[in-house]
Amino acid sequence: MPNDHKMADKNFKKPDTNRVTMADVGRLAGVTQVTVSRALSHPDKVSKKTLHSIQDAIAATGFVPNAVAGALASKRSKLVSALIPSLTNVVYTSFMATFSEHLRQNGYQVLMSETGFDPANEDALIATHLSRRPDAMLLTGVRHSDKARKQLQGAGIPVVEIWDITDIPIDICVGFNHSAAGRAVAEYLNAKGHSFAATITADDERALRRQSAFAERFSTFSRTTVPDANTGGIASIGAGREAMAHLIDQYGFQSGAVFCSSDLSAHGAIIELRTRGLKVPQDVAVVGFGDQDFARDIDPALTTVAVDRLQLGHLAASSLLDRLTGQPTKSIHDLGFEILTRASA
Amino acid sequence: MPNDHKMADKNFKKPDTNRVTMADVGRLAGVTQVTVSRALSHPDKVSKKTLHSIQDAIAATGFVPNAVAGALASKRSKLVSALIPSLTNVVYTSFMATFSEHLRQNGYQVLMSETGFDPANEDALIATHLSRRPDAMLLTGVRHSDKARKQLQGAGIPVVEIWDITDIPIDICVGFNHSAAGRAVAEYLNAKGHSFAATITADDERALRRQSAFAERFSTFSRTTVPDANTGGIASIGAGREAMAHLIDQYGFQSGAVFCSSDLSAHGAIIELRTRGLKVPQDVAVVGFGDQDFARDIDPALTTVAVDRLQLGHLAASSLLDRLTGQPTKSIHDLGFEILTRASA
DNA sequence: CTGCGCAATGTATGCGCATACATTTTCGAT
DNA sequence: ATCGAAAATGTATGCGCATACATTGCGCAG
Repeated sequence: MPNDHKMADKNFKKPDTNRVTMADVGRLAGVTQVTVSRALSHPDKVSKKTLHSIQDAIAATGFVPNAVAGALASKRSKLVSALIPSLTNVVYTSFMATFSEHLRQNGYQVLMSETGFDPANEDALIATHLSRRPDAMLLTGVRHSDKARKQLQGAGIPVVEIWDITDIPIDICVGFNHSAAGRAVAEYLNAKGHSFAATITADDERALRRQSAFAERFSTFSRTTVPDANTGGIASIGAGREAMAHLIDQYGFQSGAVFCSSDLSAHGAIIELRTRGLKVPQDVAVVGFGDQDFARDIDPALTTVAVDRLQLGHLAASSLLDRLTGQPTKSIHDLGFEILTRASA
Repeated sequence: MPNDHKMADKNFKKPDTNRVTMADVGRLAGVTQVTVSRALSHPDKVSKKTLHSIQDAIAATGFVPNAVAGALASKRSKLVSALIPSLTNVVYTSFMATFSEHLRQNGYQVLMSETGFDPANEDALIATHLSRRPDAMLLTGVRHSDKARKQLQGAGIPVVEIWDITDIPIDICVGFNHSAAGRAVAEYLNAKGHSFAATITADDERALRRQSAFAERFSTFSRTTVPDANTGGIASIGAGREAMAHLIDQYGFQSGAVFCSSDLSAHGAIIELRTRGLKVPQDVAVVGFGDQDFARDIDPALTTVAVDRLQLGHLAASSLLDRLTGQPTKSIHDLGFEILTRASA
């Protein structure tokens, strides 16, 4: 085993790359390419004896099947492509972990890209992804351009949209009603006796929908308007602190309740409040969104809106798999949500 | 058992899927397939006029190139596969965001999977990924099984290993010396006058290396041993709290310094300490690792070890691209690290 | 022992594109 | 107007595999 990891500055993968093919394996095992193919995909269709010699030949040659050729021939790529807004947001990645795992157990790989919450970017990515001929596709949200819908329709593959629901999904959607969630939080805080409320919201279409539903409903209880501090791009602890500071400094917000579009910004809001000597929840109550893992671990523990993300991942994966195996599937899955009462509100 | 190929009515992608091909586009534009191919990959080799009619035909048909066929024919997949330990850990995903973006701008897509810190899983994933014939591969860490190394060697593609360095990379490595980081923190805390220290460490090979280097060095300053609380699997705020509680309850740790393997567990440790009425850093100083975005935003702001993750992402991507274009590239990149002094230690 | 059925394997073919090479067209210089 | 080179396009081929179909071998009922 010499360490010749030198690899000179020659170009890769053009002329040579002595790749082993099924034909090579077959030659060594004394059978033809097609028998090797069968040995791999339908082992029961091959005699014990040849199966063995093929396996030996595979081990001896280090053969790795060429899925590209397989996909071209079979028209099934065993790829599922997924577009999520952000790779760095745990809300999406934890979903992806479940989703990928479920699909992987069924022989699929997931090709994932982040759209950065940008619809134009999404359109471009859809085209790129479709060129790989995925067997199915996952999109985040239910707002997509006409172009996107057309492309997807033309591809003729199952599509699942997550994190939101609509009456007219492209194919399948799995999520919940964001407006309803916003209203539910408004009712919750009203029931707790709050008469002043503010919101901290990120620039995310779904978050904005929750916020506006919240504000609308809350203002029917209290005659005051509901100020909003937009955190701009993506929610984070830092953005939450800044937004909370803004609410305090600009609106004199010192008591009442704050509904944040993310547990992260809620956490930041709490830190800012405590740093300024305000008590949570006595002075200001804070409600987050997402029930991220840390929500129960911070001080005070965070009251938040929970969605069953495990279920979301499973449903998204299994409804795609149902489609792929030709089984009937519901096309709209409403997961609902739940307000988890903890110490912060 | 026999003939079951009668897929249900709504089955996808078997017989039909009237996909448009380059030949179809060509027919409509009055040229042959090869001219369409050229129009897409070498537009300058095609006359203005035909280029135009081809573009029209593409628009009219909604043609989406089949990258699978392209890859098979050209032996270049324009895919880079990446294996990271965890999809939900921002440390890795923020790297991936940079890395992917850089590659995407050069026409590559990234196929990403998580290994879950499990070497056996990594081996299996390498094989699966290689079957897609990626043009390059990214691995996390520098410890890989012989089988993995052999497979990669056989694939004949550029490989970059990140987050760590070694004298004998498979091909390229970009990272820093974890033992040196551990020692540096020990020296930092010693210089601050601490004579007691503990560690909170996750089950991650690199974290363990930092921890043991820290403990070894610190014990040369103070004759006491350095207790460690292992958080088990993956670092989180909750795990950090538990670990800190363990240190306090089991070791009576009430003063000194704690070196955590992640900013997350450090954050958890701080919460636990404050909940118990202990002051940070007066009673217990806390040092994190990773300089995650929230490190500066929590209270007290977290002293931590920073690595230039942006640089890491860029270097990993660009050294692969250099290899792919046949340019000479350094094979070992030591990024170093920096201790960011903030309020917590 | 014949013949039928099924198991085991082989033959032929093409998926959609890139690429080497061949052919035609264009056009400037003469 | 003529020739030749470059530009523009076409022809031929195969990447490595899956799949329909053809063929062989073999056991067993009759």
